[in-house]
Amino acid sequence: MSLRYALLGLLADQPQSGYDLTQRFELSLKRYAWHAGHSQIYPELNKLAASDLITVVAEGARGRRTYALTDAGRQELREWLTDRPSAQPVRNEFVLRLFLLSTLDPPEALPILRAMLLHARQELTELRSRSGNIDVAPGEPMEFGRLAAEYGLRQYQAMIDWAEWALTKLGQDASEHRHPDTDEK
Amino acid sequence: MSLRYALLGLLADQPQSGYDLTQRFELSLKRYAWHAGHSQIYPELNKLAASDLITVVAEGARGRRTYALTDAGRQELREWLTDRPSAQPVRNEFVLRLFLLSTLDPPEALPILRAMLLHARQELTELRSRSGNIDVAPGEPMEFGRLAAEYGLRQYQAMIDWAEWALTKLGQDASEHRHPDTDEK
DNA sequence: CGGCTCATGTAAAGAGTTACATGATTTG
DNA sequence: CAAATCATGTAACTCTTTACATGAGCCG
Repeated sequence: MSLRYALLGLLADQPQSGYDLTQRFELSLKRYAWHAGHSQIYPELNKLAASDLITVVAEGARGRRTYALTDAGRQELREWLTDRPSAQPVRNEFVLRLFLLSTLDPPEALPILRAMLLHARQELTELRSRSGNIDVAPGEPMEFGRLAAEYGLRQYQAMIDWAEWALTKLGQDASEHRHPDTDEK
Repeated sequence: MSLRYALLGLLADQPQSGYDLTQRFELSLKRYAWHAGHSQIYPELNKLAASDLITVVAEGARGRRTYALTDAGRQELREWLTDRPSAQPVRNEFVLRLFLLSTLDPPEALPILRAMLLHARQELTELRSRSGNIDVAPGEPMEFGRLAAEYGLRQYQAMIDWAEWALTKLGQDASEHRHPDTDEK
């Protein structure tokens, strides 16, 4: 059910085509919030249009259709955002792997942890460069888009801090006797 | 595909029945890593047993079957943990709602943010009380289970910090002229 | 005009949810 | 002995992924 609202929400920002929406999932949303491929998006857009929650506002080259939210669609989205409990189950394969790392011996687990740390650093750098643009001039009303971006940054930062902490902890255990941990900065 | 490895991983910790496994998802895993209900778990256990990745090590009252990892199962799990890229798409309805909050006006969004903050504080408290037990005596080898718990704590803490920051920011915007924000501690 | 990107679609298979179903054991 | 919990299962439906499919416009 979430895809439906993800699409309404993205269209609330600005009118877009299925192709545009597919890219927004691919380039940012899928890293921290939700993911869907085009084969799921196009049929869902057609359903939403059939229910008059969105409507075609422009047609372009190559059959491109630009959709916009209708009032009914905006209302539907509003209700979903307000009428919902906070706790929903999470599905995050990365965290699952983290959790299951405990089943390996430290010598096997350490390189995996290091790879995770490197990856998190890259993601953070990329997120930062993308959200740097969205900066808010002092005095201007706070934009929510900025809030979500900040959330993403903080999550990745927490992950990095954790991974560094974990490597130190494990490094102590695993190499009480070995050369100091090779630190890939 | 992840469920399969989640089950192998949980069984690597200790032999358990489908019923036990269902509870471990329900009580902890689903909040931050993965979720599955019994109707998904039982058939998957039967498949894993058919492939000799797990095996029944005890039968108890009411048809209870306790499964344990086989060597092949442990190998399969090891491969999954080591041979995998770090970036997998995330599906988190909570974060999606966060992201879409930007489509509401601040007066509508503020109460939702406050509810999210309260919820995160509750979750953190509960996580803390559960993981407090798993404390490591100084000098003892670091346990990975402790690492995963620490990760959960840090993620929730980051969320709380963010929500407090966001409320302050929005409070400033929304009530440049109103009484100071009611702070629910 | 050849290769790339844009742009949309469908079909089949796999994963996940919800509802239905059943019965044994324990506990008060 | 009644109610709660333990324990497992299946069926129908929905959601998601992967693969197949097609063609228009743009750029060099």
